[in-house]
Amino acid sequence: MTATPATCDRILDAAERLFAEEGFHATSLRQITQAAEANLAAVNYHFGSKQALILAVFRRRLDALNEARLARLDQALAGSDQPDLEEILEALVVPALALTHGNADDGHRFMRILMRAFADRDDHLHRALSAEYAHVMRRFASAIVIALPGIDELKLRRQLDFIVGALTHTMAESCSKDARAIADDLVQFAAAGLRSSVSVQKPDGASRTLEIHS
Amino acid sequence: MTATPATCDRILDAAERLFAEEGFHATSLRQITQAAEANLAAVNYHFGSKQALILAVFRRRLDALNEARLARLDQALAGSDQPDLEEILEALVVPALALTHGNADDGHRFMRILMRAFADRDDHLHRALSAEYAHVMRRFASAIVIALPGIDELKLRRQLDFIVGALTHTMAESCSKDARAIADDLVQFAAAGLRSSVSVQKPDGASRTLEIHS
DNA sequence: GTCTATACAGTGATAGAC
DNA sequence: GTCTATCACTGTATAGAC
Repeated sequence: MTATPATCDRILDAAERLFAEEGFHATSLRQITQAAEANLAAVNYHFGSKQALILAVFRRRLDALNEARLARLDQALAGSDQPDLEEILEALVVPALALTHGNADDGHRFMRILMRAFADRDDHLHRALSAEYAHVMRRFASAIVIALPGIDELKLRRQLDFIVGALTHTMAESCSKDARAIADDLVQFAAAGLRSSVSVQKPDGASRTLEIHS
Repeated sequence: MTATPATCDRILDAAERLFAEEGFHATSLRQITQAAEANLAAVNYHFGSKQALILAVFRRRLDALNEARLARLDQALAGSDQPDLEEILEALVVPALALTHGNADDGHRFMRILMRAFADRDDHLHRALSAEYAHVMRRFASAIVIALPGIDELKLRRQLDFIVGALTHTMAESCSKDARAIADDLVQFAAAGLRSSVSVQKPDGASRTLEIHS
């Protein structure tokens, strides 16, 4: 018999869907409990607070993600004393992107959650700001094309996103006060990443440097 | 005569300070207007809404940041047909990190704002989650040390932050559905960045490969 | 234990007087 | 421009029904 899920799970499901559609801050507990056909007080009974409910929604997905990551990491480390760097990085990256950019039903919904949670830093502030300063990024993209002629422009756009993400994350999380050293590291890291895509993917064999990873 | 600033500016200053200390969501308009010695309705009169006030606080700082970036970019592009990639990236990165990790009075306060705004994705959710899954990142750090023996561990920690930032940002912002291509690009980008720090900075000359960027 | 009804203090926003 | 008064709504807490 497939009875309706328990109240606790109905709340989690409704919360996940509404958070993804509207954002955390914009979704009220009354909306959630109404969609879950539960009483308002049930969420505080089962989870303790709205914040704890948000955490529970995340935990349900992140547990699975990190299990998948570690399983793939074990596979990359198994059998060899000298594991492959690319395989290690794939274990970190692929399960995450499959979750957010994949087509599976649950995954797709969770992608929108994560998108809201991490992009929607206070409602639509981030979207408004990045649109407002998009011209700055366009200027940098043009400059990099000059510095690295022949770079694939779609790939460059992605890589600029990588760099901006690394920079933003570092600005937000890093506790170190040593801005100079961090900046040096990030510049070196980003430059190597950008150069690697030029040397690896140029189809006309002018100066292929595939032996770069000897 | 240095009269007290206009109401509009007093609100901006108070909001910036309180947002930085408490976060957006946790700071009420009543706190702000009280600290600014203004009336509650003044914020809606001058800015229209709480969201618009947040945006105004950001714009005041980001305008200066992006001006500094573009000025430095122009400098990097001037005088040569073939600008230096590192100088371009420094123009993007250094002014931002100077603002958030520097010691200037205003900058330090703004650093805390940005930190709250971008890290404090819904109160302390992000802190709780990253603590909960910190062991996963530790496992990956260990794996990378095996794959890249001799890598500096402080630098590796920073670079892992770069990768996580790039990944998070991409999960949140990227609209492309092509998870496989994005993952490939990120893996290649990150691997090149990591390898560059090993080959460039090893002090014992065993296998210096500085000619890697020939 | 699970769930409900209800009450409460505090929020952002707004209309209208001064 | 500024202020007071008020509104609908929020998350949370509690007392009690099943």
